[in-house]
Amino acid sequence: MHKMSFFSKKIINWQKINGRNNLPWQAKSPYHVWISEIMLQQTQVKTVVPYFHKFINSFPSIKSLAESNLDNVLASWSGLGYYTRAKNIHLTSKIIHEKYNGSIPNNYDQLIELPGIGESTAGALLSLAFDEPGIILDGNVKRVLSRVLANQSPINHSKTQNELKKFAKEILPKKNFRIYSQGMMDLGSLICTSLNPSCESCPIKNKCKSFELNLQNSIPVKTSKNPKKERNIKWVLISSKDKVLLKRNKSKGVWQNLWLFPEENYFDDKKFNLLEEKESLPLVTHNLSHQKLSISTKKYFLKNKDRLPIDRRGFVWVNKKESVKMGIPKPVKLILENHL
DNA sequence: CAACCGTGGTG
DNA sequence: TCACCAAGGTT
Repeated sequence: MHKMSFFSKKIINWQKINGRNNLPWQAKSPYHVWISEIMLQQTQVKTVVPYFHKFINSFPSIKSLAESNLDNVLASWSGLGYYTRAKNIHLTSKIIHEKYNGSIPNNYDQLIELPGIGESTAGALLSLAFDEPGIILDGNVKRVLSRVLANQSPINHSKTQNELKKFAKEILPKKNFRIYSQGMMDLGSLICTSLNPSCESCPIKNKCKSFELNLQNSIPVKTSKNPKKERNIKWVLISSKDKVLLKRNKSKGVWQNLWLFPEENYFDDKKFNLLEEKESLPLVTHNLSHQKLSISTKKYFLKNKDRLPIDRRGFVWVNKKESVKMGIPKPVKLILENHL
């Protein structure tokens, strides 16, 4: 097919000169590519880079990761968000270590079975880590493809995604899969941007239907989102000399498995009577992707921490300097840093 | 399958 | 200021 070679040739040639070829996880092992791909889900390169270095420094190999524990993995992930990704990375490292003798499998069916690896990431690993045919359908690529086709149906509908996937298969090259996949993402990130794309610099503008019809600013089409739910949280910061009290979050919702402050309703009057020197901290508002949190925190100081009866399994008294290095979400870190 | 799951940047 | 966006997967 004529159009087949047109797209892949243009993308590959463009990537070699204009693409991103000095990212910290490129030209390294499949392990590095895997960690970067998970971190980059719904997250920008600029945000990921320092976390990537920190993570690889803490866990230089799949073996070291598999032999570590979830608390240490979450400590390295703290602040990056979507913490289930960290849990799945840990789970998958164990599977790779035990079932695949420490090597990431290089076929789609085995990759897609691993926790945290879906269609797009499996395709990314095949192409970026192994230079084999694999299709990435991330936000960048979906935007490029929907614009090339001038596809005006909502991008989040499965019907649309299947149309894009079909087209992606048609234009996949016969070699240079790594450069091609990187090129598709680079094109989406650098040229075919969400807002005000640089169409004049685009290597495939001559075959882009959106460019021809001047539709690039209205494609891809997105359906409106639900309004954020508002939620109030009441935390209690209790410190004693050099230590602070944290509680493991075992609830189902956000920040699962992370360390938080205990909630106010955990304490009955009997326990509250043991607390001393109360102070109300300034209100913290924190926006998640789907919730708006209003966090009010009361601070207490205990002369003798052993006077407070707490469940030893769910709580921990930690050294204040160590507390900020644990697996904690952003607002907890903020409060610890400002008010401890 | 639509909702859920974080955070930082942007216009 | 705030809604939206960014290398998605799971349920």
